[in-house]
Amino acid sequence: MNLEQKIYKKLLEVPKGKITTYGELAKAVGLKNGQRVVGKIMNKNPYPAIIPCHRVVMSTGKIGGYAYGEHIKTKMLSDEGIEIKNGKIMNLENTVYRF
DNA sequence: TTGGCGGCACCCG
DNA sequence: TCGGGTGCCGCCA
Repeated sequence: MNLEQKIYKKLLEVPKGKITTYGELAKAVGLKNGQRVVGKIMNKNPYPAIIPCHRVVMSTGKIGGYAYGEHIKTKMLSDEGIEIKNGKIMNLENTVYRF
């Protein structure tokens, strides 16, 4: 199974209303410092319709980037009940999903 | 607080 | 086949 497949599968474990970080997701698939790899994979996302790549944020709580625009990502997250202010997740520790 | 560079899989030439 | 560039980050100075 490809690394990207693993990443997508892991990401699908994140339930609606929860999020994860690039670093955590990277470690979840066996990468120590694979944050950028995850970002790249997300950007190349071949299944944007079924992969909730908007549920992945930076470890600092900032939204991070998004292939279709950061504001779209922000909106989708807020639609799932995640509180965002000034482009940052409010209760990150309470919202992040642990694998 | 802000900036810069490190680290890694994948794509392209 | 091989080398270098790229990318939705993260940590340290």
